[in-house]
Amino acid sequence: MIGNRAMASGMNQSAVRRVNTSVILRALAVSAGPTTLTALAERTSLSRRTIELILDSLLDAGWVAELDRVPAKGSAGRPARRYELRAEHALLAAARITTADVFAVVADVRGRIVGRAHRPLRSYQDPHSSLDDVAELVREALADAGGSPERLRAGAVASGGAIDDDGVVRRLVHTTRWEGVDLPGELARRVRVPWFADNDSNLGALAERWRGVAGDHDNVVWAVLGNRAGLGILIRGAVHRGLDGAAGEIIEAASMPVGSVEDRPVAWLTSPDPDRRAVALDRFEAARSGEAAASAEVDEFVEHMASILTTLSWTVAPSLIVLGGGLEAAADVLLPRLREALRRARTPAVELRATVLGRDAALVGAVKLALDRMDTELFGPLVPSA
Amino acid sequence: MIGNRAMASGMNQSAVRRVNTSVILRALAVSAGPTTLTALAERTSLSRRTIELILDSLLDAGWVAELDRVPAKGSAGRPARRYELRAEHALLAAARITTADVFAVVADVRGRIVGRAHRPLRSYQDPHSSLDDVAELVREALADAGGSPERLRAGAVASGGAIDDDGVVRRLVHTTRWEGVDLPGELARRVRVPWFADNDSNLGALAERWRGVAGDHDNVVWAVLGNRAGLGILIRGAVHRGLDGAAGEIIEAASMPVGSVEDRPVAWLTSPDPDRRAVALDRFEAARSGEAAASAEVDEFVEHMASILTTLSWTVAPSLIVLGGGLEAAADVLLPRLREALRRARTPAVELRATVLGRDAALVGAVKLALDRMDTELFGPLVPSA
DNA sequence: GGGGATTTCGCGGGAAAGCAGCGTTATCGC
DNA sequence: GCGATAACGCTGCTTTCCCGCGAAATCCCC
Repeated sequence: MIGNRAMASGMNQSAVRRVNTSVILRALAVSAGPTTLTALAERTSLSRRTIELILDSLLDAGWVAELDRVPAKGSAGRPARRYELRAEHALLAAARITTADVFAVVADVRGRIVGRAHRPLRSYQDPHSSLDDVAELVREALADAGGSPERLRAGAVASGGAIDDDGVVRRLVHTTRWEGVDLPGELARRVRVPWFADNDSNLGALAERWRGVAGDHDNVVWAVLGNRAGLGILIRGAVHRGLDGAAGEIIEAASMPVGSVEDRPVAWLTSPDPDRRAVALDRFEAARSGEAAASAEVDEFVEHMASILTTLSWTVAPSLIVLGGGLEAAADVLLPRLREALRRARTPAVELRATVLGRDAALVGAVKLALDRMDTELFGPLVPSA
Repeated sequence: MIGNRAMASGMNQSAVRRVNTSVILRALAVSAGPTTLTALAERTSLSRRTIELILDSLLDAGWVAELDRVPAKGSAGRPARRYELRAEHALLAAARITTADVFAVVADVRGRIVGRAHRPLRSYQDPHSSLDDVAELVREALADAGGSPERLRAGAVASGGAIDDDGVVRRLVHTTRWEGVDLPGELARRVRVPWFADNDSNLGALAERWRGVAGDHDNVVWAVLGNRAGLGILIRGAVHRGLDGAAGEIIEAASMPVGSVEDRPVAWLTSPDPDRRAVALDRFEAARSGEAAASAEVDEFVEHMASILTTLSWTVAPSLIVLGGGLEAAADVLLPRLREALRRARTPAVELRATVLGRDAALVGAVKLALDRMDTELFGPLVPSA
C-alpha cells in the first residue's frame, strides 16, 4: 500500500475502454482464424455486449473485418458473426544492423513478414551513411511488401552493443563511432514513424518468447558465446536492459573470460563471416567423428561456455537459456555437453535449447518490439502507470 | 498487440474503483501529515468528487480518519477537510530467521515498527520447532505493540537460501533440512493470516528501495559478500527470484569464487557472530592505520568483491549496488576502493553505497512485502493481469 | 418436412463509476 | 465589515459495462 515512488495516477472509464480495446485486439491476433463474439467473451471475460460495442469501433477504424456467416459445422445453433483482425491495416518495419550488413523486413499486425530487403553496409564506421542505408532498405522492403508508406505505423531496429532505454547507443566493442547515436531519433528523421531500438540479443530473446522455443518462460536468457558474445535477458517477460543498456554485455565482464576462446576455430560458429562459420562446423564435424584435437577444442569451448552459463544460473537464474547467433548449428554437440556440465555444477534445473528462429531472431524480435510499442501508443498502456 | 501468452482479461468499473481506492490509499500513505481533497485530486489526477466518494467508503471501513478542520495558515479560503490514513487500522508481522536467532516485528500500515521481539533459535536443524518459535515471537511482538491478534492482516518472513515464488525453501547452503518447507503455509497454520516469504537479501534490496538509499533506483542489487554471500536483485522495482529462487545465490556460482576468501578474518564482517565481526573490524582498523598485512588482506578482499561486482555490472547491470549484511561497518574503506576497482574495469557507472538500514534491512523488507501483498489481496492488483 | 434443441443475435434497461461545474461556505487581509 | 480566495457539497450528465430476454437461424431427429 505504501510506495515511495511518484504517485500512480487514477483510472477513468476511457482508460478502461482503451485497455479492453487492446485486450480484444490481442485476442483477435492470437486466434488463428476468424473469431466469434462468444469466443471472445469467454477468452476476455468481458460481456458479449461490451465486445459488440468495441468491435463496432474497431470495424469503423478498419482494424477488424466482419466475414460472411457460415453455419457452424457439426453443431446446432444460429451461425455466429465472424470477426477477423485486418492484419494488413498497419505495417511495421524492422531492421538489423551488423558490422557488415543491413537487413530489413516489413511485417503486418499479426507479425507476419510480408516484405524483405538486404544489402551490405557501405561503411559501418559511418553511422549516418549506415542509417541512410537502413532507411533506404526499409523503403525497399516496403515496396517488396507492396505496401504504401502511409500504412507504416512504427519501426524498430536491432543493433549490437549497449543500447539504453531511450535507444541511444552507449557502448560498442569495436568502435566508438556509434556512441551517443540516438537510433530512434535518427531513423524517425529518415522514415517518419515512431522508431524504437534495442540490442540484437535482447530482441533475440524477445523473439524466442514470441515465436520460438521460449513461449512458456518468463525469465529467459538468449546467449551468443563464441567469437562474439552477448546475452539477451528477459525478466518477467520483458527485456531487461540495465544501466546504459549494459545488461548482458558480458564481453568486458571480469570473471567471465570471454576473450579466452574467441580466437579458436570452434568459436567461429558465431562469426558473421560464412567462411569462418564453415571452418567452425568442420571442427565440430571432426569432433563428432572422434578426432582427438577437435574434440579437445570443443571440450574447452564447452567448459568455457558452461562457466558463463553456470554463473548466469546463479545470478539471473532464468528458467530457459536459448543458444543462438550461430551456436544452433552445433546444437547436437553443444546442448548435451552443456547440460551435463550444468548438472555437474548443481545449478537449478535451467532448460537449455537452441534457437528455432536462427538468423532471423533479432529481426523477429524487432517486429515484436515495434508491435508492442505501437499498441501502447495507440491504446495506452495496459498497465495504468507505475 | 500480439501476445502469445494466455489472454489478458478485460476490465470493468469495479476494477477501476479498486485501482483508484488503492491509488488514494497510497497517496495518503506517502504524505507525511493529513491531506486535503484538493491535494489528493492533484496528486492522483482524479476528480475531487471521485475522491470524496472513495474516501467515504474508506472512512466507513476504518482505513481513514477525518481530522478537525484547521484554517490554512497564511492563506485565505475556506479550511479544507483533512484526511489521514489510520495507520493502526491494520497490523503486519515480519520475521527473520537466521541460523541462530529469530527476530520479529509488528508494523502498522505506514510501515512504522510498533512492536519487536527477539530470541535465539532452539534448533535451526529442526524447521518445525523453529517455525513454532517464529509464531510465538510474532505473538510476543504483537503484545509488545499492544495490538490484538485480530488486527493482524498479513505476515512475511525473511530467510536465507533459495526461496521460490511460492515461498518454498528450495536450497540452503549448510543444511538440507529446510528443503521443501512451505514457509507461508506452515506459518499460516500457526498464525492465521496470509503469509509470504522471501530470501533475506531480496528483502534487503526491497527495504533499501522503500526506506533506504535506493529510493530512485529501479534496478538494484543488495550485496552481502564475505563469510556468507548472497545477492538481492530488484528489477523494475520488484524482487527478481529467478528459477527456484536461485537468483543471487552466488555461493555455488562458477567463476564467482566466493569460497576463496570466506575464511579470512576480514570476511567475517558478515558473520552473525558479533565476536567474529569484532575481529574483522580490528583488521580493517589495522589496515586504516597502515599495517601491511592487514592492508594486503583488505586488498585481496576488495579484489575478490570487485570481481563479483564487475560481473554483475555486465550481466544484471543495476544502477545501484548496496552493500549490507555487515559490510556497511567498513564502508569507509570498502566503498572508495571498490569504486576505484569498478572504474578501472570500465563498468557502466554503477552507483555503490552502504545500507542505511543495517541489520533491520531484511525485516523492513519483509514489512514491505506483507504490505504490498495485503494491498493486492484487499484491493486487487494494480496491474490488470499479465 | 416439421418440431424441438441449440446457439447466437440484437437490443433495451440498468447500474456503476467518473467528471464538470456551480452556488455556498468559511477564512484571510485590509 | 468586505472583497478575495479556496474548498465544500451537491446535482446532473456521460461513459462504460453488464444482465437478460425475445427473436433468429441452424441442426437433428422423427
